[in-house]
Parts: sequence; structure tokens; C-alpha cells
Amino acid sequence: MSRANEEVEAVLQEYADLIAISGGEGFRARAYEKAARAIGGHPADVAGMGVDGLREIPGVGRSIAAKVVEYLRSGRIGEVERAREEIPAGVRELIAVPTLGPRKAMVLHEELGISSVDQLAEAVRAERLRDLKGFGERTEENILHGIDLLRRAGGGRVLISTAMDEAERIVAALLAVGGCVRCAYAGSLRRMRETIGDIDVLVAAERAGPFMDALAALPDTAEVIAHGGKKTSVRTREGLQVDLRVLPPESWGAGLQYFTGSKAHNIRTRRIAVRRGLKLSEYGLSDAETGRTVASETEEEVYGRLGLPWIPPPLREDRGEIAAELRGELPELVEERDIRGDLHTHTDLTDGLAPLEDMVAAAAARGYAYYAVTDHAPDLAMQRMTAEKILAQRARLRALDRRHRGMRLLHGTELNIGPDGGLDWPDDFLAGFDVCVASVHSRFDQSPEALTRRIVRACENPHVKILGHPTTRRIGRRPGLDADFDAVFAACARTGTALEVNSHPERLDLCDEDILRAKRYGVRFAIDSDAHSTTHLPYLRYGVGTAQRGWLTADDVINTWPLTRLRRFLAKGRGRA
DNA sequence: GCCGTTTTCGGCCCGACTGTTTTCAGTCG
Repeated sequence: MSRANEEVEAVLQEYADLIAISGGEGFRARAYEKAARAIGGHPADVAGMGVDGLREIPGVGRSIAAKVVEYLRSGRIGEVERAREEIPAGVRELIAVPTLGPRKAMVLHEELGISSVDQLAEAVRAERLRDLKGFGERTEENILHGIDLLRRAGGGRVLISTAMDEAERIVAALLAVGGCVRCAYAGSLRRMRETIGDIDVLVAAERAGPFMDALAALPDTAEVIAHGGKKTSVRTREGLQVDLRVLPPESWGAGLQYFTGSKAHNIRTRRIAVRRGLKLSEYGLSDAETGRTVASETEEEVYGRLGLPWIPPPLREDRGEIAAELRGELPELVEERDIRGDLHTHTDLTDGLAPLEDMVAAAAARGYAYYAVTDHAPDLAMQRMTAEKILAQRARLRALDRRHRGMRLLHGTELNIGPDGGLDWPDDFLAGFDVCVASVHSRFDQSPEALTRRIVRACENPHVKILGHPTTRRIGRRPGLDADFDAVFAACARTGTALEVNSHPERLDLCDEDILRAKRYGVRFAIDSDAHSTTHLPYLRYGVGTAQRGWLTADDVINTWPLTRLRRFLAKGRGRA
């Protein structure tokens, strides 16, 4: 997604929050929210667009288009600036705490003068909230729990998508600097961890100075934290730290290996080096006695001299990858190019942003062999789905399918798993879909026993082929369900239900560790984007990264299979109805 | 603030849950 769209989305969302906090008209706040989302998910770059072009985006009218133009020209919006003066930034921060919304945030600010999460935590500890109308003991507990979640999952870390966008911009800029032999990001980003603390960027070049200067001069760089001969650290406007290291070209492989980590993986590789009379550092693999370098230019050489094949970065977590490699049992990991189609996506018939035709065209452009459209079923009442509407969509999709050579369209739905495990369409209606995803969207607080029964029952429905975002966690917002997932994984294996690896950067659900656990039950997986706009289809890379961290092969993942094999999987068990 | 085979006003995605209340406001999906 382009940078301007993201910036505009952020500033409009901020304005929506400020309107809501200041007690403005609710529909006005929602109009800004809607426009923010629409621009964020709009496929074309809004930079350089005029009022007329902007107004063609659904949800953007005269007033918002004018504000966006003002922002694109000057980097600021007068009305937003005025709203910022009224409401301290810290008050807006409060609504990031789960269970706190704009109304409560304003009460806390007006009655107690609270304008930061730290002050809020302190006020709860001092029991100052209890006397406020609408606040009680449970509210205090929920707020403390919410702050804890925010800090634990956040902890200064950002979502992988945020870090990836930034890292790719930086790498592209540094590749353009004269004398650049190689440039890449390393660290936890290269290992595809779900959240990223800081970005490590490496350059191979003879002279370091020009790259250090180039990084410091990037428009995203807010401040230079450290500026040395070998390493420069900056903080971006989004508060993300970037460490740049420039290596001599002959040390590239050793440096990349060292700075990719993880620390635990490196300790293990260094130990192997020692046993072979070698010493491994960021400058190279060398003979412990003579100091002569024996390998350093590529990672393959470094691993090779340690008696190992090259190990893909997502596996470098010291989870037994080296021992497995030595036994010749390291999996051949699924890769993004193995993915033949997406099996969980939405359109504007429910809460997606783009029409069916646009989503299908964007999927075709990605070279997919098949593509499933899975809009929400009626239980998510806000989507107002009906049998008539989804059947009309099916007719449109079938007609579209006839026009698309090379890509087959599948008609599906994302069902809601009710509190008792029931689904929101009867079995005979479900039989008409090519693929049914079923997911939990509410009632997260049931007992572990009830949650487990509920999910297992949904998997036992013969029409359910994919369990969508199985734990329903949202990174930094909500923990996963407290269900017995070993029982769920066993049920999926028994019923032929694939577990989703949802690729949305806020979800990544299942996560790497759950995938490792589930795989032992012999379950299949589906790596899906859960796209709500054409710009979300590429999120798939994060799902693939997560799957790699979970040691999945292409064969484990049903949407790497040819369509005939996938269809057999989707049809299996339907006789049990 | 946006939108319109309801077109310049009057609707706007709706329902459930929670914790606080004693009839409902706030939050969430």
C-alpha cells in the first residue's frame, strides 16, 4: 500500500477519535472513520489526487476530499490541528486500552485530569476511579488488564507489516546510493516474527559514510540516536528504531548471518564452530588458531563450512532446527510462490471495501489458479446478509468465472460459530457452497470447556472445511481463546477440517507455536489473507512467514494443492450429513 | 459528514454484552 494512503487514513482516523472524545456527533465521527478505512484500502495512490478524484472513493464527499487535499499539499489539516489543541494526545492514547472508549476517556480527562496511560494506571492504583459515575471495581480490573495487554503485546514493538513497509523503503533508498554492493534487512523482521522491536539494515560497501548520511537524511527519519563509523541508529517518525550497519563486501554473509539471529540460534552455530576449531563472528568464520578467514562472503558458505545447509531465517529460533538439519529432517518450507489461491476473502457485500469484480481482478493479477469469495453469513447482524443476497452473489461469481481463463472462482462463506457451536445457515444451504470457513466472532468469555465443545462441534459439521482465525486473538488487543486447543487440533485432524493461518498482520492466527503443536496431530492448514480490500491480498506473505516459522511444507497447506486435489479435500466427509 | 430509483432531508451496519445501574450508557465486533 502506498504511503500517502496510510498517512491519510491515520490522520482521518485520528480526527474521528477526536470528534468522538469531544462528544461530537457520532455519525460525523463514523463518517471520518469510514472514509479513513476506504482510503486506507483504496488500490490507487491518493498522492496527487484532486478533489474530484477523491470524491469517487466511496465515503469521501466534498468536505473530506477538501481536507485530504489540504493534507496532501501542506502536511496538515487546520481543523484537525484545532481539535488536537483541545484534546491532549495522551487522552486519545487512552482509547487504545481495551474496554476504554471515547466517552470514558473524556470522563477520566475531565474529572481526574488524566492524559496518559501511565497516569491512568496510577489513578487506578490510588483507587481514584471508584467515585466516578459509571466506574466501579470491575471497571478498574478491566482497565488494569487492558493496560497490561497493551504493554505486554506492545512493549515498544510494532506489527510486522508496519516494520516491513518501513524496511523496504529504507532498503530501496540505500540500494540507490552509489557504491552499494548489497543491502538487506536482517533481524527479527527477516525471521518473520509477528512483532518487531527494531529494524536491522545491512549494507555491503567499501565506504560507510554515504549510507549513514543517506539514512539520516530520509524523510521518515525523525532523529539520529547514534552516529558512528560502523553503526548508525535513527528513530523514525513512527517511533521505530532503525540500526544500520555497513560491512565490507567480503563479510556480507557472516554479517547477515550474525545480525539475522536469533541470539539462541547464533549461540548454537558458534558452538558448532568451536567444535570444529573455528571462530564465528559478524566478520567471518575463521580458523581459531591462525585467524585466517575460511568463509564470510555468503550465508551459504558460512553454514556450509559448519557442515550445515543454509537454514531459512524463519527457522532460526533454536527450536531444534540444527539438530533436525543434521539428521536430514529439516522440512522443505512452504513458500509464497507455492500458494495457488486464497480461500478466505471478503467483498463489499459485507464488510469488505471492494466489489466482487475488483477483488477477482486483483486475485487474477496475483496469478492465482483459484480464488474463493467468503463473505459473512447472517449472524454478524451488522452485515445484513441474507440467503437471497449471497445467492445473487453466487450467480454473479459463476458468470465471472466463465469469463476468467486460468483462474477458477469458488463460492464460499465465513460462518459464525454460535455460543453452542451452531452455524448461521442450515446444512442443506451450506451444501451449495464450494467452501465454508467457520470462525468465532463473539462470546470469547465462555468457560474453556464450553469454548472447546463449541469449536469442536463446528468442526464436526461436514460442510465446514476451514476453521478461520482459530484462536481469534488480535495482537496487542485481545488474547486468544482459553480453549483446549489440543482437543480442537485433534478434532480438526479427525474431521478433515483445515486450520487457518490467517495472514492479517493483527491476527497471524494460528501463530507459529500453535502451528508447530497442531502439525503433530496431522492437521492440514490453509494460509488465507482474510482480505477486506484489494490491497490486503498481499498480506499473504505474513501468513506464509508464520507458516514457515511453524515448519510447514507445501504439502501441509491445502491452498498450495492443484484444484482437483483441493476439491477432493473440500468434498470429503460431506456424505456424513 | 456522506448519500440518494427514498435525491437536498433524514437516514446512516445492528445487536449483544458488560457493568453499572434500577432502566441504561458504553464498548465491541
